[in-house]
Amino acid sequence: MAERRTATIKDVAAAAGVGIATVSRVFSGTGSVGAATRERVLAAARELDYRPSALGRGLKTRRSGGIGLIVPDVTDPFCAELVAGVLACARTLGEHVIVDAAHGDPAREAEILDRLVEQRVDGVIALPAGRAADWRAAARVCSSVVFADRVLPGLEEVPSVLADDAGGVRSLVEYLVGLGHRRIGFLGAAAAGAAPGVRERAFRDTLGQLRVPVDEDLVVAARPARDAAYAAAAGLLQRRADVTAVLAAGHLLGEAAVLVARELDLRVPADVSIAMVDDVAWAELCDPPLTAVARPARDIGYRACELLLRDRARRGRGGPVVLPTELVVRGSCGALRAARPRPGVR
Amino acid sequence: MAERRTATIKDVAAAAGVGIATVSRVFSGTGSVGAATRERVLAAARELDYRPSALGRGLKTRRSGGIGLIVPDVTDPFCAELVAGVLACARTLGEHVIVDAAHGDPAREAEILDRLVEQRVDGVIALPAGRAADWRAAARVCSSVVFADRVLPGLEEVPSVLADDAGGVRSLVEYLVGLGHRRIGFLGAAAAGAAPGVRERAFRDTLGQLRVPVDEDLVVAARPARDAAYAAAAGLLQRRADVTAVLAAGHLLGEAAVLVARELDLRVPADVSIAMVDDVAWAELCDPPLTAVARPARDIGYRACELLLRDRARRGRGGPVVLPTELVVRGSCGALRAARPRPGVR
DNA sequence: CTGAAAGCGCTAACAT
DNA sequence: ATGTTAGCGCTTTCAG
Repeated sequence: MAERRTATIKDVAAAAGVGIATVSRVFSGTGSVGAATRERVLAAARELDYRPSALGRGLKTRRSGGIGLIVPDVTDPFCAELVAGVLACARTLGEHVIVDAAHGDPAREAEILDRLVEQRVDGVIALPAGRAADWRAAARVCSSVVFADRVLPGLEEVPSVLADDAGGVRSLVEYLVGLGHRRIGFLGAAAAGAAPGVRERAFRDTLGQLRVPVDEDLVVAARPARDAAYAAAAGLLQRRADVTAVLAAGHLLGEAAVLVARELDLRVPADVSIAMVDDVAWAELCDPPLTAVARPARDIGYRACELLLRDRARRGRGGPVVLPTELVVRGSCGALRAARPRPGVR
Repeated sequence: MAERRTATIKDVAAAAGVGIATVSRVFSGTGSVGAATRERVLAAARELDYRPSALGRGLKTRRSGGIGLIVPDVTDPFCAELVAGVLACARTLGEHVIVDAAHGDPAREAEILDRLVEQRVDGVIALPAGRAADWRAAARVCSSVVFADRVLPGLEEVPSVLADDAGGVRSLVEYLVGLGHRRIGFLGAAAAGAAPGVRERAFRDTLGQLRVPVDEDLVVAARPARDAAYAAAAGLLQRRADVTAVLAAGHLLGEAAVLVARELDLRVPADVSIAMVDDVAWAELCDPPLTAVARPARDIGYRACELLLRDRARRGRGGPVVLPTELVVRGSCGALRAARPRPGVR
């Protein structure tokens, strides 16, 4: 069991008494080899613990056989689900996935992208956070890019797979208004450069269509971080004791709303109704279970990967692929019957 | 802006009027080059959008510059956190990470591992699910392996980073018993091949030390899946109306316990106390917030990566690295005062 | 400090 | 069906 360096195609060829091309044929499936020879090669390979090197092959074929995936944060439930979708698809297509998190930092995103280019990935999927310029530059060098979940303004030419966020928010607003709510607080995300305000816009638009006036004081935006979300929710709920419902445009915001409501001793949904975008696991666990709009994170990832690897041709034509959302009604929203002042009745 | 193939080191050399070795030196930081020449090279490179190819370099250096990470499921909050830790560390060490999910399937795990070897990763980190044999074989070919969060029986020689699960469970049991509980249900994970029963053993042991008899009927095991967990929890709680507390040995089990308790109209903690291992995000969101043992998932990932890449030397000596857990007391466990029958009082 | 040349492990013509 | 050969893009002696 000597410490010898890993066997190469040459070693196998020698051991099997054939040319290296034959070994290559056996392992790459190309061309044809006699059954007997193949067996001999396979045996020799097994004996030597031979593994074809993707580096050698990649150098020749100019493809690494892997793709890159850039998300803001792998611990975010939505992102994680999306990653799972990409992994699932990549697997069926025989590619591996280099994953990295940019944490909303454009510089970091650019670095990661750079690295992926160096690795000669066959393509990259991203939930972009950053500068359009970086992506435009990358698009020139890199094989191909697909955006998932969000797009960058000014980069409409990059193919993308999105959830129907506007539709989701609309259904939420309609539901809430249908329940009788008029003073609905909106907790949105401060433009992290991305998808700036499609949800907020949908909120305003739907309210308008329903002839419910928009109270500017009730729509607030927070950076996508726990503390910021909490601060925003607390600010809203404390400042305006008259809001009867809160629409959180993301699970972090929803979490904040739930926490703040509890802190303020507001009963849900008796005192305030809460609904959010993103049907994450805990929505069903909290009490009462939270009404939410489910966005197909996994499918988004899967489709994005498919688009990147399989439908190269069809790609990018006809605008972004938009996947439907689904309203999941649970117990966190109540009908507004009479006007009741907030003073805690316990 | 013609569609020309990506520039190589040769193109840059030509454009800069130098030898390719010089270009290499500039980009790999090796050797020394005159300031003027360096500038010329850099300029030419910029002009040509040159990116060194990791494939070419890797072939030469026999290192891909990346590591592999195999987890059971990227959407699991614990795994996700661990992945984040690995990414963080890998980043500081300048390596990228190929991530894949084995979903507890040994065959799939073996495939992934195989692929990673082909990619010539500089090492792999895994939450192993599979056959010790596969890993033993891999260890022979692959540069190096570090196990995280769990180990494989019979593979003690593989370095590993673990959480002090036994200690965590012990503190949970002590806490519960201290509260007066005697009939404590234990929801454990059925050996998925991995870490078989350290938690269950800790449960029994601690109970023993505390002179509380272990009721075999109260310790149940479930496969690590939502439905199985739910079934196990439901079975336990329905079969034994006299359990006063449930100790869930994982967040999936904890989730199941919460759901079942609600379904059965059991008040927490009045009718039954619930505590679990893994302090995931929703623990704080459910009502009442769940008491849990926090395991340092992110640190485990970070340390594992460090061990793999940095401490190659020191590695594997002195057994696994064990990181402490922390009991986070919230509101889901109550003191047992008097014996009260379960019949729902509402 | 810099260039020329020899591969790293593999694939793909091109021969045979 | 199988062997020979020429690189893929890069690092690395070895000279100069």
